[in-house]
Amino acid sequence: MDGKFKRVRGMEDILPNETAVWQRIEGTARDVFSRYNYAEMRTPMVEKTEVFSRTSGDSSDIVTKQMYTFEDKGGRSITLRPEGTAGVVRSFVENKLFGPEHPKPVKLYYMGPMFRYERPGATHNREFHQIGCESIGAVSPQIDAEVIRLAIDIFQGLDIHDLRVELNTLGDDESRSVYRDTLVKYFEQFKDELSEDSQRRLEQNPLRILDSKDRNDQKIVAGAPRLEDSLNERSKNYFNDLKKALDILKVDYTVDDRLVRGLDYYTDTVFEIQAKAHEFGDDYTTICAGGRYNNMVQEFGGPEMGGVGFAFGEERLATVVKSDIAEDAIDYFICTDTKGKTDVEINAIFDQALAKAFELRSQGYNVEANFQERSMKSQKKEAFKLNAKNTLVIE
RNA sequence: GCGGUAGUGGUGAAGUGGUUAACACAUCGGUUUGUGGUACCGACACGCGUGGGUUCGAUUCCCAUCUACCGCCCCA
Repeated sequence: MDGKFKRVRGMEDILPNETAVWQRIEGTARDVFSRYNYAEMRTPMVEKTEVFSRTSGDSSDIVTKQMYTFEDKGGRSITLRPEGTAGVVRSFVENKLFGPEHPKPVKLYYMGPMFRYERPGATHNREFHQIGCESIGAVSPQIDAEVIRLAIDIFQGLDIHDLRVELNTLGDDESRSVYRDTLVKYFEQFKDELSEDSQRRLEQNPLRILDSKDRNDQKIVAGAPRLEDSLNERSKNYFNDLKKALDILKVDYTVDDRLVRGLDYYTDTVFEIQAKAHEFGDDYTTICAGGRYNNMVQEFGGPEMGGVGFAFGEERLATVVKSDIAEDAIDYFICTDTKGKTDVEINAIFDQALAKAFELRSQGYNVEANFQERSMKSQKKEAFKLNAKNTLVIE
């Protein structure tokens, strides 16, 4: 193939032999969402750039280097959505779903392509697919717990059982602000020892230093003050109530007080769900992440309303999930024996096959017919390969 | 964005500065088989990612570019 027609870098074709797995993932998710009374929302794949830069935080990696941003013909800066939450919340506000006629929380789910301009690799593509949900308009630990349980239900529905929930709280605005100051004070003592990235984070988002993968940073992080100690009463109570709610839902979790997530919009609850699988090197790998965001609705110009949600990537899941659709056995394979026939005769035979296939299909059968001049041998071979229950020969 | 490795047919791959680019699988055709997975025979890259350059001549050398994979980074 001429190279100039090859697919765009970081974009992938999902081929027919792969889609069964995708359909299973999406179907299972829809089932579980509807059991929790979530409704699907579809928002554009493209938003004004500010929709993402405002909410994700100007210092987040998504905004600083991963946004897939263009200028359209009108000179507007638009961005292919890097994640689902911002668009959903934008739509929630724009369409006034915060209005009193909508029971709170408004529970929405979405699935579809997301884009991040990164170097593609086995585990990253510029276009990838996420499924996620948002519960917007109410704040309570029970809701957070339910959202986490919902995610687990989806994964278990996909026969992924070796799961681990990592949980943390970032506290409310007050707690975070206190912690931020404490953290800055602490890290400033080691400013020169910190990695370049972390020195930058110190200015912009000190919380993320806790996430640093740099070895030396981690040593410094080990001695850092704990977020827990900066939490005010309200935040502590919220977190404790969340843990109790998770117990009720039989969700096992471990608290990881270094879990801060890459997006700036989270408040209170943050979590990751990890799964262990052979395909992941028999190690726990994060397959789902989410948390609570109590300021975003307001940032989009809506009322003061909190939300909570999660998202998971379909690609990563698809490496673990098996298709549960049995090999599609077809009911009839119609062979056409054209050997030694004239063109006119062959055309008549094909017409007969066409009519027969039509007839059988209208009776509800799944049928394949051959309209090419091929040997009977290769046609029967194909019928066998397709697992045809019946084979007809028209001659 | 940085570093490393690689790019030959539908697939897996061998290979060379110079007549017909090995082999295997798949596919197609044929013979065989009580006409369906067996065996055998045959066909199948006008081309060696793309664009330049060196050369009498390049798939093989050089440069650029694109793409893939690994590591960093980040995450889904």
